[in-house]
Amino acid sequence: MAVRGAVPEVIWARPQRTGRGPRPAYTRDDIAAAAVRIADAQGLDAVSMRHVAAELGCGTMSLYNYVPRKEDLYELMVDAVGGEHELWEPSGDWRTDMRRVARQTRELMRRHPWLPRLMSPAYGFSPNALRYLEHCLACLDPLQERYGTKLELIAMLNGMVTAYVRNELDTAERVRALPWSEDEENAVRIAYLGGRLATGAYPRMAAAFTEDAGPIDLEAVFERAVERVIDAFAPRR
Amino acid sequence: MAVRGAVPEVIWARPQRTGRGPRPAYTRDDIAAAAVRIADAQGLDAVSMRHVAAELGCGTMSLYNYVPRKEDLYELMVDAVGGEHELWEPSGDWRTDMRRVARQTRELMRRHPWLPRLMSPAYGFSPNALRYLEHCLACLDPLQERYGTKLELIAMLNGMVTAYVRNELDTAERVRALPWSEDEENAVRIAYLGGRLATGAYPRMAAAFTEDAGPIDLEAVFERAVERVIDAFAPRR
DNA sequence: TGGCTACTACGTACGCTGTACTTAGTGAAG
DNA sequence: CTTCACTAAGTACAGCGTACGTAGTAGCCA
Repeated sequence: MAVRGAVPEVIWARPQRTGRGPRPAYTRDDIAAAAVRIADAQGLDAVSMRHVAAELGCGTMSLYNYVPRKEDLYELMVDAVGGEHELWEPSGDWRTDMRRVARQTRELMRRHPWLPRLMSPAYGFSPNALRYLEHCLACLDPLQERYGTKLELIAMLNGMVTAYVRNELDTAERVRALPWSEDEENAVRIAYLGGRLATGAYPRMAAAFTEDAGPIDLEAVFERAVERVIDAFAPRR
Repeated sequence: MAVRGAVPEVIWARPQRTGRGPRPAYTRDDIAAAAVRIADAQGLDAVSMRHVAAELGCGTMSLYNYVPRKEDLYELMVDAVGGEHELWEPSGDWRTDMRRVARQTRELMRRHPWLPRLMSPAYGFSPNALRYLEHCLACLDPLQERYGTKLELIAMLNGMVTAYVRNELDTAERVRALPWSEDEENAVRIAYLGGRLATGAYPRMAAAFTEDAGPIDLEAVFERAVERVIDAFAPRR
């Protein structure tokens, strides 16, 4: 009988193999990869202990030998895709490097649309998160500021990118469980909005929507936002 | 037998009362208020259809007469607390007004710690969200920019505040279900981090953490971030 | 006024979830 | 060779969202 003590625990501090007993059938990476596969293909809500176990080909409860709580499975997932960050030799121009960081993070989140929802400061110290943070700090070496300010810059850029991508993807992810498409959902919401604006109660909103008749260039909006964050820490003269 | 068609629907377009049949026992506001009470007191995960119904004092399935899906209950909640936004006569100085908007949004989220998790662009057109957006645009009347730019400013400020408060509250909210406290959780994570940094593999991270020995002033960090966003749209010379 | 019918209320039931607990079997250490 | 920490996995339970069916109510029209 294994009494699981009610003691907080960092999954990364837990040894993968203790030496005694049969060799574990899977590694932590196997499990994380299986969960990521499911989340990518079927959405985050499809990531249940039963599904992940089935994907691995083992019994549901066997997973708990590797991962004490489902929460920890999420942490494994976030760290696993964090490993996809490609790190480079800092160019010497921190602005260029920060732009690259932002774009890469955005691409990562578009590859794994469930990632923004799972991002948590509690996962900030996982192995790959540390690797990534250290790399960002290395890119910021040319910036003459305190480390505290550099961390604020990283946090703000990350927060902005996360918020942006979340807004980009949220409806698509939410709508997965629903019996209609994202386009249908949006059409109904836009139609409703049109009705509200037509009442004249929101003159500036109405003006804003007639101003931008054409489709907005999301790419340009993103690039502008990145540039603004960077400028906020070293304004052009 | 009521066949519920699989047609997307905006809850706000659905009439509260159709005239026929018995008068509904509750209003949409009653339901939203009950859900908000539960979320405030016991966390978002305690907001189940059964709990909300019990809080109202009706049968579980009766809720579905008011709210076609649980998703829509969330939308009601977000709109309800959005009504707590206190709107004022624009001061004429948009920077001052934007600071006030940011602080107020932060306070709102601290009153309702589940709000950041529920924020979705899909809820952006609810009655109180429209009211709030129009007010922000009114505050930005003195700013000589296109509406598109103003909306980008609002989105960036909102996104930043949301990300900031989420980081502030996330662990506290996550830890609710767990059998230990936020402080215990943090202590374990910090201890683990210390061990990792001591390996020397992350020299800049280590330097950053020795630099800021004292406790960081979260208030000041928040104010700085707000100022940076504002400056990003109208840099001081 | 009486009936029709749209509506409200709500109990039952199903398939799903996370996970506590239990038992059986394995293999390295003493 | 025994011991025992470990892995693997089944069973069971409480809780979830919600499809469906039924009973009763009240406004409308004949």
